[in-house]
Amino acid sequence: MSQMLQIHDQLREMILSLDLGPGERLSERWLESQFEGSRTPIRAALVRLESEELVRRDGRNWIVAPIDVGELEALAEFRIPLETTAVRLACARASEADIGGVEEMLDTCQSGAPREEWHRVGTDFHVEIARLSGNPFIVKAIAGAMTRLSRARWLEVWTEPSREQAWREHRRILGFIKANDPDSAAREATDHITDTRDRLLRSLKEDRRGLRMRGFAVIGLR
Amino acid sequence: MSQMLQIHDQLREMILSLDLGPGERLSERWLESQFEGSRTPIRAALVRLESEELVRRDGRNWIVAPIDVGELEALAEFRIPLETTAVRLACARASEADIGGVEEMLDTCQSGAPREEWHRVGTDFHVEIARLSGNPFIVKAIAGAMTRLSRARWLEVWTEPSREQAWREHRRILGFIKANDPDSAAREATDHITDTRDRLLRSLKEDRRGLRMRGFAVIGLR
DNA sequence: CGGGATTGTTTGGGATACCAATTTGGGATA
DNA sequence: TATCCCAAATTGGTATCCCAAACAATCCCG
Repeated sequence: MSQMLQIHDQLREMILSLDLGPGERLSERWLESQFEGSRTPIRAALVRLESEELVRRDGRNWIVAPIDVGELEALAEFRIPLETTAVRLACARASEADIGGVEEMLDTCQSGAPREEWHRVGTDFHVEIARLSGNPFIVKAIAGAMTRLSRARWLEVWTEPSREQAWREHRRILGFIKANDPDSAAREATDHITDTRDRLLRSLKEDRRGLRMRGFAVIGLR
Repeated sequence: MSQMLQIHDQLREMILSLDLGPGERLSERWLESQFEGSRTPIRAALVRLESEELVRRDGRNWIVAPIDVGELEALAEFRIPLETTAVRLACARASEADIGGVEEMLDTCQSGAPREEWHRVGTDFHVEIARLSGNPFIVKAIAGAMTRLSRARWLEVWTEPSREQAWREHRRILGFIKANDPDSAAREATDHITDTRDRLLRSLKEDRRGLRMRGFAVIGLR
């Protein structure tokens, strides 16, 4: 794989895992020393990450994109029509085997699993459901939305009741797809998205001080 | 503005206007001479265009993204839930002035207007409606979808009846938004999207030979 | 005359050099 | 001591350089 893609993936991981704080400045020279590559591939990776809106320009400088809490409502509003469409199409198109694959993924999350696992599966579930729709545009849009939610979701998986609630909701959605009941699946999906939004907003309000203390830029919290 | 953005915008325009044929190879050295800049900003522009899926890698080479007719169905399927949501939200949120602005835009397209004008307005209408929804994610998704449709749409605006049909449908959608009738607006939007899809597929089938003759890569036509 | 190895050319990936602009730190001065 | 100003360092933007891989044309041998 090209060096640029390696740097892109590593940097992406550092940003999404909050190793690099939201709002933190990224100097090309610092990245150069971090990744032991020259500025050429680093700049390519930054341009790429900019298009995913994980980094952003601040004047001439690069910064890690801040977490914009104001986006959470709009994001839910965006996800609802897409994910309801996705589950309906999944009912019509997904094979038993496809659904089984997603079930297995959910099963890997036992109570004792590490937070990272819950976080990953919670994101991937939605992308995999989108994939069952067979529509690549829906997949891409959902994947992008989940990426934008990803960093805020660390707060959700922090508490056990919260993540197990989400897990149960995922199960129910999948159950209705399996039972070929598109209306119920769509209703569950809608409820899940609004529930998640509310859980996240509550967590963020509670944890805002903690985030600020860690130097994270969190904007748009009303 | 930075040179990279200038190159990006120019190249984007050349691709969308079909000055550069779909599937055409882009060598960095050729672009270097075209834009009289060095490879550094050119490569940044290419990385950026790649994320918009207007250029693509073909092995180590860059090519203009082919027109994938197979995408047209998936694109319509993707747009319907988003645009119905957009018009519903527009009914709830758009001001008289906002709606008036879109009306004016439609009015600029008189019968004698050049094809470029019809093409531009036909794209912008959908983006502007999305903007009335107040949801930036919907705007971006619709804008992306319209970009992907853009090149195929040159065929639609080619014939007068076709573009006037689309224009009437746009009028009707906007009328229902103005009348604050979300259900009818959503129904019109759905019909318009499926109609457009069918018109495009028909035009492409008829014109396929012509496109091939111009050396355009058009793939996925069933 | 045909096929395959070989060599020369072109390409993109990466590194580095240079420049202009911005930031910064320190020292002189009021 | 506070403030202002200038020099030096740092930064991102661009140009250029080098290299390895891909491709093509050519030449040699059967």
